[in-house]
Amino acid sequence: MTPAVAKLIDVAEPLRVSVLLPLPLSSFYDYALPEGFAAPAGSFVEVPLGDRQAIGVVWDREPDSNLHPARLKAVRAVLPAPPMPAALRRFIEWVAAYTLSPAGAVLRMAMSAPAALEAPALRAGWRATGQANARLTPERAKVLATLADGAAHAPENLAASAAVLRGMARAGLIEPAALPSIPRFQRPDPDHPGPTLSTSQQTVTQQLHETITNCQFAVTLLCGVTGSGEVYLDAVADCLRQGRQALVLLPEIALSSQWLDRFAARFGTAPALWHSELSPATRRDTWRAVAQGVAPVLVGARSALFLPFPDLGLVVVDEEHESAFKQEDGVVYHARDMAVVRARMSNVPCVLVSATPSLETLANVEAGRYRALDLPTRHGGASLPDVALLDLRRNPPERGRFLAPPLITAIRETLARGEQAMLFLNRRGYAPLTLCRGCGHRMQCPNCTAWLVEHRAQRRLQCHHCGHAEPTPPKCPQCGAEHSLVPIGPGVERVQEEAALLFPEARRLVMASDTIPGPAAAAEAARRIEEREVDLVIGTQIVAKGWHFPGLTLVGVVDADIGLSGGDLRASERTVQLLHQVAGRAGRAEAPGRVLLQTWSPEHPVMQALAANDLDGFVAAEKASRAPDHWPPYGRLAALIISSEDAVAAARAARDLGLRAPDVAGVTVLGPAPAPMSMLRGRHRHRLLLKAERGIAVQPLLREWLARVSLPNDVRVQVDIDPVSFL
DNA sequence: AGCACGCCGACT
DNA sequence: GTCGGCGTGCTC
Repeated sequence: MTPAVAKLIDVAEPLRVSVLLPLPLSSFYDYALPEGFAAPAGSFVEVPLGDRQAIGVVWDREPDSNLHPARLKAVRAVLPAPPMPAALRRFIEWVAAYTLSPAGAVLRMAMSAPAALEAPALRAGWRATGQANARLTPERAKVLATLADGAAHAPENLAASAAVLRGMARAGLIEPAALPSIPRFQRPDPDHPGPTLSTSQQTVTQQLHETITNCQFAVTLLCGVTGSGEVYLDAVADCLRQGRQALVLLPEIALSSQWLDRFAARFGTAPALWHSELSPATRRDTWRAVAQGVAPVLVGARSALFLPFPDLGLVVVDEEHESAFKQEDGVVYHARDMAVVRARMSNVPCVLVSATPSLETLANVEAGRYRALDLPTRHGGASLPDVALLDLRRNPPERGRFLAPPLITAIRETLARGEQAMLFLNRRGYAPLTLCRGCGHRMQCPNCTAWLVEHRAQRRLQCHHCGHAEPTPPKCPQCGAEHSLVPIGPGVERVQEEAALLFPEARRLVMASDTIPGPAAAAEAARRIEEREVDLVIGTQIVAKGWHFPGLTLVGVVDADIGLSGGDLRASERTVQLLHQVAGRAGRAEAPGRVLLQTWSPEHPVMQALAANDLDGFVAAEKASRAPDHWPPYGRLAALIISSEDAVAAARAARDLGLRAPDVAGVTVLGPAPAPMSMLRGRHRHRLLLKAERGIAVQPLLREWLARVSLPNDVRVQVDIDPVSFL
């Protein structure tokens, strides 16, 4: 082919664009861009896909020139939405590569409000044309008088019937005009008079201020007792003064009513919210507001990382140690780590906040990658609560009861003083296990390796992993004996029952995810506690969140040892973080707080660290135990979860993968082994764990490994980089 | 992810 | 003889 001919073909060939579709496809599809279409990188486009239409994003990459032009379909439309910012496109690529997910699967998380891409519905109004050569009735004159300002007015403000207005339009007196949309998101005022900061808060605020105004990528760990909120809200204010957008991630936005109150007190208005329970209309409006840069502050759950901020200026992750930031299904990622990447892609500062930072974050501080700012004193001048261990071996509860005598006494005294108390047990329902006294049969989930949990209020047994529920059987399904099924162990419902017997006069409130179904219920529960309509709170981990209950002076932890069993890498770390956070609920105002931890092993390092309030010592010990064998954060982990409805197929696939595991210096592969939860949602599961020394990139190893093994398609392999859960 | 096309059981 | 089960494979 001569250059001249090639040139001719070149000219004849339509312009191609590479489009990423929000499907679990790792490749990009090319489309012809019809003449007259402008579709810069990031544009949302409607394209034909098979026999249907799909919406995708124009990507800034070279189209594949070897695709035959005849197979090329044409872009149907460029949607009237702001193009996806380059920083978000780079972030999507990065997350896909890091998590070994198809780029399209990651894009899908960034396109969770498809309605926002359509042209906004115009609010219809009327405007004067300026012509007056038609008959003027008094009605018409009144309308024209209102429209004399030349602006568009809504029909309901024109004091005339629809028929009159239509007639005027026909006569050429008025014409339809779009009304400006009602702004839904008010601008938080950075200079709104907020609470006064303590001296130490001011010092830290000043240090943070320098980082924010420098406005470059840098990660700061804000480390202090709960209440460091005021300090980072000041960083948000700095970001607002620069006219840029701030993103704040919270682990559980549904439980953050008090956080939102604090935000409103500081800035005079509420922030934009983002979580999975937004109504479709709010979701659409919020997405649009973010994309147009008119939502200056967005507070959201982990999925907010994928919103199209055009001018991001700051990323904050509150309670950065929380495992709720880990997304376990679909694209498996840790929102705290991805938040850091998001900030890096936009070259803006990132602030991680926690009273009990993760070892990962502390290791990054130690390595000099993150800067740490400490808030040494407790907010509001209150002293730290006094944490005491209650040895259950010396002070056993009565048979069939779960509160030890010293705890009962402490609650009684607290209530007698007119103060509030809280009982914490990280277990929903009435009893975690139902057992037949006759034959020993245990009620188990048919789909999962898990006991069914009795929920007595609903007279049901429930699986907390797959949603299976069945009525509590009247007799043992195994041996048929009647009245032989007995509840084993406590859940919050059972503790509430015991509390009702012990403290019948106390007004009690159970807080668990099944009694607090949403933000409204959480706010109402918080209000009732704050306003002293409740004396005794009994709750699961949702009570551990950053609540501020000034009248609460005693916290009793019913079973501090939960979570320490199982031999999980982070069992100790998680327990310390959770119990420290629960302890922080006690004595937040003037009255000193007291915390009693019921434990069967008071000598355990976790209990000792909590009792002595020696978190630094605990962290040092954890580090010493993890570092030598390169466990995270002193090495990298990746888990492969092999699952199938067919038990044999799953086991065989796991074995095949194990046989072809990478053999590389500094890399160990553990397993395959049946997963601790060997059946989940009806799928049989096996695990492999790849452990690599720091500095080894695990993704290429995993890609090669998975490519070496072909698996039957009823077997699924899920890759979990930096796993948090070992189930 | 959809949505087709494919080949084997109980019905108007 | 059809309607329809969901396995497998493709979408520029």
